[in-house]
Amino acid sequence: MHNVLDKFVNGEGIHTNALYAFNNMLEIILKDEQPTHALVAFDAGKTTFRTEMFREYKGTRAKTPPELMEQLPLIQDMLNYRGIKTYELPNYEADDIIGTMSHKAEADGMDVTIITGDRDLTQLTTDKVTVKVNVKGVTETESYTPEHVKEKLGITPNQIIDMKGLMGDTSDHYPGVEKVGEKTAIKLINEYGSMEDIYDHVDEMKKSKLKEHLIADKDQAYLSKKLATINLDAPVTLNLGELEYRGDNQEELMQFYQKMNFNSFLDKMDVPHASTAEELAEIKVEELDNTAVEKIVNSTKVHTLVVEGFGDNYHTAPIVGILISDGDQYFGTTDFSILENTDLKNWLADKTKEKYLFDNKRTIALLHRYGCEIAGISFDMLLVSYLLDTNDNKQDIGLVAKNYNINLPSEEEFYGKGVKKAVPEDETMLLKYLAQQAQVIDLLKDKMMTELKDNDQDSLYDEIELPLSIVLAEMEIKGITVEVSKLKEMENTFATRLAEIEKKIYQEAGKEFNINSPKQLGVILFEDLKLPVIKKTKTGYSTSVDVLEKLQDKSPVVKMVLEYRQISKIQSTYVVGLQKFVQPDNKIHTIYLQTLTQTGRLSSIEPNLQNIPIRIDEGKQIRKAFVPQHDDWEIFSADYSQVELRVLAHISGDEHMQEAFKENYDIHAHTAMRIFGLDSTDEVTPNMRRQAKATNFGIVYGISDYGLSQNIGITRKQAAAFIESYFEQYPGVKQYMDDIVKYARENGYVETIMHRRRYLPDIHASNFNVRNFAQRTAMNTPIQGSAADIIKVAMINMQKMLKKENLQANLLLQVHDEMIFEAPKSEIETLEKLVPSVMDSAVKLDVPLKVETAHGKTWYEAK
DNA sequence: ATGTTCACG
DNA sequence: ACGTACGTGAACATT
Repeated sequence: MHNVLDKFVNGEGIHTNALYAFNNMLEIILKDEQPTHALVAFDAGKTTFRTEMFREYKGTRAKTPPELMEQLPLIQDMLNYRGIKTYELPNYEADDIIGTMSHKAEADGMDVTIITGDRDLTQLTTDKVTVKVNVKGVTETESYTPEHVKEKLGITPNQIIDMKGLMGDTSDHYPGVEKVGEKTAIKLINEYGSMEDIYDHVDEMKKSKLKEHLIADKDQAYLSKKLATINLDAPVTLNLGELEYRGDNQEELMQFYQKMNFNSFLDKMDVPHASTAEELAEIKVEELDNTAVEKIVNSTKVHTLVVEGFGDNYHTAPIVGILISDGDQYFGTTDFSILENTDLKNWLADKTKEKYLFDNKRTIALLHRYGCEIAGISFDMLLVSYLLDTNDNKQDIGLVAKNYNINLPSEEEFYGKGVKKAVPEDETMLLKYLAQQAQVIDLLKDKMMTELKDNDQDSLYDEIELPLSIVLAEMEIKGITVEVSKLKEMENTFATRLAEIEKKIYQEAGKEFNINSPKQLGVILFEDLKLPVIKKTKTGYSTSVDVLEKLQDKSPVVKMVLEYRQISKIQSTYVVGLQKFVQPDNKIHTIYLQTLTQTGRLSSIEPNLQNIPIRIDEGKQIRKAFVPQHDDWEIFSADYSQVELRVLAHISGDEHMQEAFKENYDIHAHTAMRIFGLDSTDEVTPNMRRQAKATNFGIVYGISDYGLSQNIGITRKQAAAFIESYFEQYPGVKQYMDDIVKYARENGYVETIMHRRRYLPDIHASNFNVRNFAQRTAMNTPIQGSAADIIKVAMINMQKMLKKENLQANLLLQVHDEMIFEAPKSEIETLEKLVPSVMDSAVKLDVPLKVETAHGKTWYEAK
């Protein structure tokens, strides 16, 4: 299901890129316009009444490429399934059909919007007819109303044909009057009116070259005007009623999308149609009581387990139901006293009793709160669906099921949303839903596991993600201790400081306003104080740091605002924000999202413990509130030094970069030496090193000269020179960048060292920006993703090692390239050796991995 | 609900 | 010529 989208060739080898792009555009149009009637007109062929009039008409047009030709009938089919009328008329162009029908519609009192890539159609603009011309991409259009035409050209829409007649058209290949272009044509029209008016008065003009050309080319001009004129009365046999738009023909459209492998469009379709989506068989749910437990624990069959929590944070949310199925029978209950049954407890914790489920980590955490452990999980449908396609990162079994064309309600569909969200009163309804979940897990297990194997991702799943889900559950459950009193103390200090700055800002600005509102701040800075506008956002002036930093010498307010912003961020997000998450056990239990990021990294929510301040000291103080759970313990942290560059050195095979790491050089100084053409790192100045470091980062992100220039404040030319020099010095890196983009184009995805996959359909986009973005992603994802693979392996090995060595130390946090532990002081010495050895042996690369450690009484001191 | 800003790797 | 760094989450203002 996931493996064909790659090349924009469907299973039968038909190109589908134009079809895909067309449908994308159509989606946007339908959404924006909400039409009651719709029509898409096509050219019928090359010969029309215009070619009869003028043989050369459109004579120089390049031939339509064959891939596009083969897609035209598909586009017509698709439009048909989407409930949109298509039409072509021999001897006429699509323009004439559009003109004729829009004329008819207008006469009928309708408002008409014409969407086209061709500016010629703007002549059709009237008070009721708007012509939208695509300017770039698919989303941006220029809307032509009579006012806009006037503003842009200085003439009325129906004078456009006079203009075109006079100036001719090079792309349609018809001549006008010699030496007359847009400017002259408009001037003449404004002076005389129509072409006929011009020629009525041509004799009165004073002698000039222009007059001579007008007279000489009169016939041509009239012919060109005729060619340019869109026929409003073509023999179109359509009536308006036939154009009525009633929406998609769901069933046919779905089959069509399936045939074309348009999975993303399939995903977007409302609800799979009943007759094509697989309906789940009716299930009888029996009570999960002691008798049922006896049956389960004595069975040798694999069981599917559904433990349903209600609410998004499973560390606090209540369990609402439990269901266990062997595929034939479904046992469910909402009475949790069953979890006190020792046989059930033992069975759950027995790793020899194989189980399937959806979301292992959540299940472990939920059951933990009821004193149960679980083991023996072989299939976690959530993890597998994410590995198969990182875009399927919905944490919801109903949504995953829909990808596989199974009609299982999503959480939102079942429980409702917003204020209406509630557990159904009817217990059997709930249990039936849980049984359906079990059924779906059972139904899809083989299929999904086969896909995983086909993608060569089985060991990524068996050896990394599945064991990691257990490690993460343990980390979340353990939680990190926070001294709320410390946060309270900071809260007071910062509050005073904020009040002071606030007062000073109001004084300086001469009035009170909300400093946190970019809108109000913009007015103060750029209107009241008249500071120069450096950057604009969609909604107004940008007031972001880089803008304010450029303005800070111009007014004392700017500096104060910068300070205010910094402190208020720390105050609201961290000092105040974190306190809300401290549980009665004095700990914060974050939730790691294991199936969200496109690269394979983790993310952390409620709260996010992966972005606790460190770069500026006021913020870094927050870390003083993070402490070990016991007095004579310490926080111990270990981080990989430059993993991403080491990964790049490994996957690119670049000799110079590999050498730098093998010899344990200062990599940024080494890069500086190379790109600045120095003989030794001794000649590298701190500024050179800084620039080289930024260049190294840029390389990892999929470099662009502009991005680099912005980052280190140099010109784009200089940045381009850096990059060129970089690629000369590290040719292997250059080769990797070229190869990986090519790989993405050919396969539709890129991979990490452990075969984690990211699909990049945009690599084929016609839009420059979209395509470039996909290319940078292709370069970055294997690097960032492989680094994520590595630390995941290290975490699993680390947890094993702690148990094996009988250490009390706990792994608490992961922040992308570092692990944070708490441990008795007595174990620190052991950890200083053990942790780096486990981390640097997590995978074998062509370059060594380097690990740095630190420890102290708080997280602040462990750095 | 969306946009802006800013915290981290 | 195009208009940019890669990956996240949360607070706040505004719609």
